[in-house]
Amino acid sequence: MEKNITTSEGGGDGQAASPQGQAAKHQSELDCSKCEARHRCLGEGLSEEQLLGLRKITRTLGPFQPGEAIFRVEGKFKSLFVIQSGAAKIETASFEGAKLVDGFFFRDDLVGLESIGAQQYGHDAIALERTLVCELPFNQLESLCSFVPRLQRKLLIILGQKIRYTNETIVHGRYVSGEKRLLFFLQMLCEKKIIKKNDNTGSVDLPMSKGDIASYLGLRPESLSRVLTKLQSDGIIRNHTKKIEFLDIKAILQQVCR
Amino acid sequence: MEKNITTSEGGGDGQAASPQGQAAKHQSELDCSKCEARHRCLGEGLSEEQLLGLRKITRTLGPFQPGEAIFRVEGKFKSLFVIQSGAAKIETASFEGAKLVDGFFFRDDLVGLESIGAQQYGHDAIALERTLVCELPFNQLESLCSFVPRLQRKLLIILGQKIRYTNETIVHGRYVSGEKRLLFFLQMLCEKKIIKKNDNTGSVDLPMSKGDIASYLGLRPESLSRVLTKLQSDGIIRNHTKKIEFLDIKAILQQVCR
DNA sequence: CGCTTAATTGACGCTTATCAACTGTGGTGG
DNA sequence: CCACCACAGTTGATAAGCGTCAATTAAGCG
Repeated sequence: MEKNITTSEGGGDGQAASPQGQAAKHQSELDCSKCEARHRCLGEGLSEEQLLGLRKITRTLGPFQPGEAIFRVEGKFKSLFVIQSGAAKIETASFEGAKLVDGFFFRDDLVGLESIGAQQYGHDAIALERTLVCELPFNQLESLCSFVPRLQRKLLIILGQKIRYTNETIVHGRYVSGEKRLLFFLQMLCEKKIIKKNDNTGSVDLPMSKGDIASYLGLRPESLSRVLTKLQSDGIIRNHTKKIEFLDIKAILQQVCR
Repeated sequence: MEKNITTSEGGGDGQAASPQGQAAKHQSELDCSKCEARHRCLGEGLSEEQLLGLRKITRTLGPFQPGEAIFRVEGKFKSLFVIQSGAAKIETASFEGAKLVDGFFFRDDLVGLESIGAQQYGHDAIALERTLVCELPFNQLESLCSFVPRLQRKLLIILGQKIRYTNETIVHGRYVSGEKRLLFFLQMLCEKKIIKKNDNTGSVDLPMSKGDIASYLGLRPESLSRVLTKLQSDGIIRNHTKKIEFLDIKAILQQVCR
């Protein structure tokens, strides 16, 4: 009604594109029809025809290299981004100027929801590894939502889930020890990232630094390090630079739930 | 498309209504056309005709007395509620069984956003004073959003704002002292509640208990009490049971911003 | 007017931050 | 290929902030 939702040429963005001009380089590699995320991302439950409408407004961007920005805090808010492959974080400067990590995003996750209704993005979105994203221009997505009730519902559900997740982890996390916050985080990582598990053991490759994890959990790097050391001496995990081994997954799940 | 948005008889809720059966008692008192919140709540920017559509799906509930539940954590998620007058809080039981206050709501605020996409409400919503609310059945609201793009946009914006507000207060609040968290909270109260201010002084009547404030700020009641005592001895506030006087509003604003 | 609960105050201890030193790691250039 | 550097990560010592426990005072309610 307010907007047409025809083309995907997008008209002059110039901020979300990779600095090296690599935007859409892998277009064919990951269009919606082949994307294995199409049943989990916004397109879940849509008919083929409706998926086509969604595909028309999207385009693939990337690959973004580790440390490269998908968008920056100064940029005008225009689009949401689905992580097709790879991982990203969002971070802001605190009052004192230190960088605070406000979220991690993995395959199928939507980045940019935090800025809906704002003029500008409120965070830097930084790729943590080689990352491909699917850009969803927000105005066009809104228009499409008006025509496709399932899509509107899905977007609202995702927003509600995000609010709940923050509440359960960060808000309620204020009342639990750093150790349990970490265990909760590791549990989440296990669900998100494919973890090679043999029997009761496994491991996760960490795309982010320990410092990022500490910031996200509301801890100092030193404190997180101490927690990791303790869990290792307890025989629950084995701590590496870019990887954490789980020696007793059941123990982790038990610790978290009480 | 999926639902009709005609009547407002709502078909058997039986959970949100006041126990005393006082639902809609003040219907005439606060229908949308007279409601002074109609330009600030979801109806902002809507034409008279569109407002009529919104009014058709809503009804006023209450008054809820202090301590009375607008909805409870077991209840099936069906509706959002706009606070027409009064105030409310949402709270959950933590792991240990203690009640945690996750939010306060004042005039024009939407309660229930936290449960969008869930089967059941995730909180108890409790009135803090004599409170009237406007019920928005969510399915009907969704349908209406499909027909009224401005309404869809408004709902999305409100969700985005809620995410940002939580991030700025709770998430970033983990890195600041209890004293500053309180000052930030008082500043917010000043903006929400009408504060009688003479020159550089003023006061807020607190609809919630000190214990509720402490919980919301992530503090123990004892710790909050100490902060209040300190601020009083610093000459910034005067602390009463149900009221806080501001002796130096500028000092509060200054303290918060660094 | 007595009861129940909220709020305050004090003493003490624990979790985590802070400061500092050291170690490991990855990247760069000779 | 190795030496060097920059920085992430770890470890230790210390302290600040807040939680916990206990006792007291104040406030709301029948």
